[in-house]
Amino acid sequence: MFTMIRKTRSHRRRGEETQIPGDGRDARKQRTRRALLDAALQLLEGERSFSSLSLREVTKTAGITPAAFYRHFSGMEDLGHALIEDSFASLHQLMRQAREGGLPATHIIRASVTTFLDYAGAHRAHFRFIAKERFSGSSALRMAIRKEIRLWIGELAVDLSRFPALGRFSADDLQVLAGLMVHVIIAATELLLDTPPTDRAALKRIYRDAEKQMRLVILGAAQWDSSRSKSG
Amino acid sequence: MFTMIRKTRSHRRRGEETQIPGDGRDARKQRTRRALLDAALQLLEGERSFSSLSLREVTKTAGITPAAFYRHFSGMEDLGHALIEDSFASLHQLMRQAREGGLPATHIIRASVTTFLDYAGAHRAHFRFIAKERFSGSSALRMAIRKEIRLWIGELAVDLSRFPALGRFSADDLQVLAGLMVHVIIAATELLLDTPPTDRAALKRIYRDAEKQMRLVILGAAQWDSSRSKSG
DNA sequence: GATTTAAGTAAACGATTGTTGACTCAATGC
DNA sequence: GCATTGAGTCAACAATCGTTTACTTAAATC
Repeated sequence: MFTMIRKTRSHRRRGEETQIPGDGRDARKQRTRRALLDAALQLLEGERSFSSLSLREVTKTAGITPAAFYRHFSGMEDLGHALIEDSFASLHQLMRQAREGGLPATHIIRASVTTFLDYAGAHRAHFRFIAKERFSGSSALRMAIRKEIRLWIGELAVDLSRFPALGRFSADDLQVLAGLMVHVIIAATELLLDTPPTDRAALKRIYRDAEKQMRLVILGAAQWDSSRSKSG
Repeated sequence: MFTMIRKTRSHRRRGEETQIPGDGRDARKQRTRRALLDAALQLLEGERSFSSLSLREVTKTAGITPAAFYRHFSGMEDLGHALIEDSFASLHQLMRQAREGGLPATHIIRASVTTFLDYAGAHRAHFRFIAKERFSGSSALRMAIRKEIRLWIGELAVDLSRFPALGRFSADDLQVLAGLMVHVIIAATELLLDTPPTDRAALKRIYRDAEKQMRLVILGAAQWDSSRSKSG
């Protein structure tokens, strides 16, 4: 008898929570899926690493029961992959914007660096997840992340190939150059994520140093001669 | 009665293990301390990250009881700091060797890159730990690691200042240049650690690309003019 | 309006976790 | 030789863990 009462009560609770206009069964499903992703990102905002998160605490901060987790993901590893997709969708969106909007012919370097770092700062949770799992995650996660970065480098190399000043670069060396530039940005981003957004001076220096490094790399590229570098 | 027998047995075991010549009470203590550090490093060789290691499994692979852990460290965080010291001692040793031995005047770039990557490859466990915890560890661990890297950059900047070709660099810009060079090495190292040592072709490419990037950076540095860069 | 579907709950399971207190017993100090 | 010290074991503790099973109940289907 007691149990019947308790059950009735606990299930009535559901009715309260879900008076949101855009309902429907799979709209609801997608909403709690997002809640799970957001819960993981939220927990990662702190000191924790993904591999130290427990399924139970993710479901708890998402507001559902542990068992319900399996309606959305097969396990934490599966959630990790979904988070990678989610996070890199952020980056892809930025790249598309940059490609469509076009960058100013003058101050390209500063504009590129600033645009990216601004964006990363505005999507801390996603980029922090990537930074954390790039080396410490499971090998499947690491590979997925590295694949995305390689893709990014490849696209940048194509963009760079259109600059007449880089005509002397072999395809191979273009990739190396793009890799260097991407790593400068990544290093700056990782530094940025570990700096409190309120510390304006520190942020300024990160921007400034990244821009200098990028400028230095480009200065070197202008002097480069692929025919002199034994490749392959 | 049963318990008495079991206890006697289990304690006799100790006598077997420890017939090592260099005995003495604190020699023994230091030996199991090392066993704990090595156990953690061994567990980190795999997919695991430090924050996901449990105290119990570290003690288990070290061959001692969980309770005995507290004779050496106050907790896992404490062990983490000890691991950082341990790991950077590796790096310091390399730097000292390089400073004493001196690098060849010709092929400095290649020699530097090769020397470092060889060393990192030979001390995988330590460098892998640093790479993993650089961003995903506790903030105390991250700060400790970053401090060491800053120190490294500072020393490199001093070394660089002795090159006449870099006379036009302001102290500030020297730091930025050194930072860029260190990050090139770190990026290559991290790539190296994720590559099976048996894949000779992949290793070769990592070495080659890192050397190219370093050469490109130096080419840029040769053209640099600090008076043109507005430094805050 | 009755039936089916599926996202969610509730409860239990065996493991494993960090930490503590009482103990043993070999090495040390006197 | 005797007393002290301290690195280690052992056992127990309450929490938490991932996963499974049986269930409810609102939404979708017919």
